Order: sequence, then structure tokens, then C-alpha cells
Amino acid sequence: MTIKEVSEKYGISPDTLRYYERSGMIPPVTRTSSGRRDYQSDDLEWVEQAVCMRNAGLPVDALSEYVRLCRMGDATFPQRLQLLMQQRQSLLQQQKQIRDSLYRLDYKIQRYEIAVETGTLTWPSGGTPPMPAPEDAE
Amino acid sequence: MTIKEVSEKYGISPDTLRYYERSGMIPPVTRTSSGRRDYQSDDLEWVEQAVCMRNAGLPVDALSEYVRLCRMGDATFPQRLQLLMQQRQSLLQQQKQIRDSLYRLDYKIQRYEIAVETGTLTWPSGGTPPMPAPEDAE
DNA sequence: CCTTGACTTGGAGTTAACTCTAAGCTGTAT
DNA sequence: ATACAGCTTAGAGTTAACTCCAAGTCAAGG
Repeated sequence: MTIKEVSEKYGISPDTLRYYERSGMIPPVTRTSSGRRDYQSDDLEWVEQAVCMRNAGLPVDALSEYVRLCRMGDATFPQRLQLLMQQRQSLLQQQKQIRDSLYRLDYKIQRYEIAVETGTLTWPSGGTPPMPAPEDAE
Repeated sequence: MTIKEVSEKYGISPDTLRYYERSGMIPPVTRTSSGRRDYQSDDLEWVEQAVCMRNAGLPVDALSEYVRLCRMGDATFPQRLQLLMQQRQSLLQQQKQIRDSLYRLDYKIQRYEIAVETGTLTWPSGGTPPMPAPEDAE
């Protein structure tokens, strides 16, 4: 599969694909005899993982570090596990912060839907979204 | 409340607070007679909102645009509503992408927990996380 | 009164993650 | 054989969001 095809399949530019490889976020891609990238199914799996993780906001250097550890062999299982668990933690936190913002946003949207109809906001301009209910600590 | 106190309360630097104001993400803050920032409770509400939304990853320029619309008066209710709904959409999408990544990550973590104990990964090094189950389309 | 430390501004510097450019090679179609 | 589209690299440029710096102002303590 050419770089163009892969870029279309995953919705990222060829430049970005080359950048991902250069930065070590995916291991060196299979090449044709003339040096062009020819993505095999295992290359595609790395790409897919990279795109998925980057979409969620994981940093490039964390993903590169993971790939580096993978290429160092089985002795790095514990480090890889630790890295994955750290990234998991940061996603969980990000998930919580998005929930908080959605709560506020939904509250405002609800008030604006009324405001657009009636012509007046039902409370001060800055808005005092009621505290998002502590839910569970941390 | 001084800028230092506010920065500690919300866990962002004084520089960042000034930057938020300069970029229009929060309206001009109340000042003392000598020109120093003296945050009142309504200033704090704007700060709180800004911090919450930025933590969730909403772009600075979207938040600045919202503030700009607020300062233009009641005629901008529809635009504000539209802006809020757009940002809501992007948070929902982000939420989904995080879910997808967490799914993959949890799968890998589970395999690595075994790998660390047994000394071998139960499947190829790149890993083939089973597709995250389409769940619901869109 | 004088020092000290926190504040002010405008503007420059940094970092992450792309994104683009230039110069050169390659494979297919005429 | 030659044109041309699409690939290659190294390296420069861009953007968002801070983060730092320099030069100056101000308020409280000795």
C-alpha cells in the first residue's frame, strides 16, 4: 500500500505519516527496492494504533518511547506496562475534565435555547453554572 | 483577590492568567486605583469557566469569541448558542476518541500484566487489539 | 527615605505537532 | 526517450498556547 493510500485510509496527510515514522511513533516502514514506502499489514497496524492514540491526545514522545521499548525486546515488558498505565491515567483524567466541561456547556446551552426564544437570559451574563456535583472524589 | 492568589486557587500561573485576559478569553479584570488586578467574584467566575474549558481542550479563540459575543449584548444570543453547540460537538467527538483509545490501552495492559508474569506476550509484538466493537454509529 | 518584592506592560522565546519547501529520484504513458 | 506525476530526504516554517524577560511602578517594612 502506498503512502497516499494509507493517508487516505486513515485521514492523515502523507507528510504526517512520514513525520510519525521519523519521530519513531511507528517503526520503519517496509520499502520497495527503490526505497518507497510500501505499507504491509503489520505496518498498517502500527499506523492505526498511532492514529488512534494521537486522536485521543497522547503525546508523540510517549508513543515513540513505547515503540522504542518494543524494539528492545521482551526485557522491557515492565517498562511498557508502566508507560501504558501512565497514559491510561492521563486519558482518564482528560475524560473527567471533558465531562465537567460538557456539564457546564449543556447547562449554558439549555439557558441559551430559552434566551433565543424569549429574548432574555434567565441569569447574569457570566452565568453561574451550579457546581457539577462532586460525583466521586479524584 | 490578587493575581497570585487566583493563580494558586486555579492551579495556573499568573502569566497564564494575564495571557487569558490579553487574548480576550476572560473580560478585563477589575483593577485597583494603581492599576493592579483585583479579582472580584464575577471575574473569578470567568476565570473558572476559562480554566474548565481549557482543561477540556477547547481552543482559546473559541472562548475569546464567546466572550466577545457576550460583550456585544443580547442580540448575539443565537451566535453564542451556535458556538456553544459547536464546542459541545467537538467535546463529544473527543470523548469518543478517548473511549476508543482507552479500550485499546486496557486490552494491551491486560496482556502486558500477563506478559510481565509469564515472560511472554500472548500475541505478536505489534499487537492486534480486536476492533473496539462499533457500539453506535457516528 | 530607602529597599525589597510583587505587580505592570510590550514583546520575545519556547514547545509540540505538524506542514511545507527544495532538490533529487523513479515508474509509467506517450 | 522524454515528460510528468508521485515518491524521497533534510531542513525550514507555522500555529497554538503558553512562558519568560526587561524595564518600569507601587506598597509595606525597617
